[in-house]
Amino acid sequence: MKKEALSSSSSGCKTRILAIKDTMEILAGKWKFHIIGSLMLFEKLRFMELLREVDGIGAKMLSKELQDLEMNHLIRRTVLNTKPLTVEYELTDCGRTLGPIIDEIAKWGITYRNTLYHKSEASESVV
Amino acid sequence: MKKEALSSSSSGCKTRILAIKDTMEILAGKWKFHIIGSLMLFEKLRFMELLREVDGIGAKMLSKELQDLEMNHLIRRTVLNTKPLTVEYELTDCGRTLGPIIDEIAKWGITYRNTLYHKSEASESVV
DNA sequence: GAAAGTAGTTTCTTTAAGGAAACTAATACC
DNA sequence: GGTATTAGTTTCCTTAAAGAAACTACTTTC
Repeated sequence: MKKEALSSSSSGCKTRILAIKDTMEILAGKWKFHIIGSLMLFEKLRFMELLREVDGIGAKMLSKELQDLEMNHLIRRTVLNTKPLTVEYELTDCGRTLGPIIDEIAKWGITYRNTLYHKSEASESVV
Repeated sequence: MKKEALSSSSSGCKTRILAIKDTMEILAGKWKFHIIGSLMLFEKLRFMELLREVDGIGAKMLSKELQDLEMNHLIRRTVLNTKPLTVEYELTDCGRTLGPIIDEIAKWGITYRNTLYHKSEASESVV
């Protein structure tokens, strides 16, 4: 028998831990937040626009990340029959529900920076 | 180097993007959320307790992640002079400010799962 | 003295993530 | 025909993340 003594695994917070794992898997990687953030700001962006907007990303990565996000129903890909052929990406309703998460994360990041700053724990480097 | 045409980089949302990057760098990796979540639940945990609580983590990883979190002032490490020598880990005040983020992430994960469930896929949609 | 528990560290190996550059394919412009 | 733009894909390569197992060091219990 395992020791049940302390483990939270048996109780209802297993759901919570799973939910956190789910979310973070969906949003994993270096670029997802940036892509989603850009789409929140601009509503609709084409592939090349995203490539320019998401600073530093390469075509391969962008393509892969967009596919991931689309698979998870967070963004919608629309091919327009313009002549040079363009593709539009935008958030779905589901994707837009990420707003509060991203807001909290941005808020925390800003507060955290200020906290470090005012504390003058100069040794730290958050870049 | 930068193209200003569309880029949001020049405006105030650069701060926002940086803040998101900061936060995600601090919380990067497979285990940080789980460790912090456990410490939110149990207040104080020793190394061996965390090793058992955070399902699947190894000693090396745990040690590294705890060091990262301590460096960023999110947790506090206290050596107790008990005889077999124990070490206690707990969230700092700063660490505790992550509560809302984790709550949002957990909430979203749960809602997302339910959404997928109830939709039963008509795939593309008019939502 | 051997075993077991504390808190880790070290070494070695595998796997995943990410990036640069070249390439396809369609269309348009000159 | 040559060049450019759109939206990617493919190939090759490097680095970072993660894990398993063994090991250190100290103390207590048997």
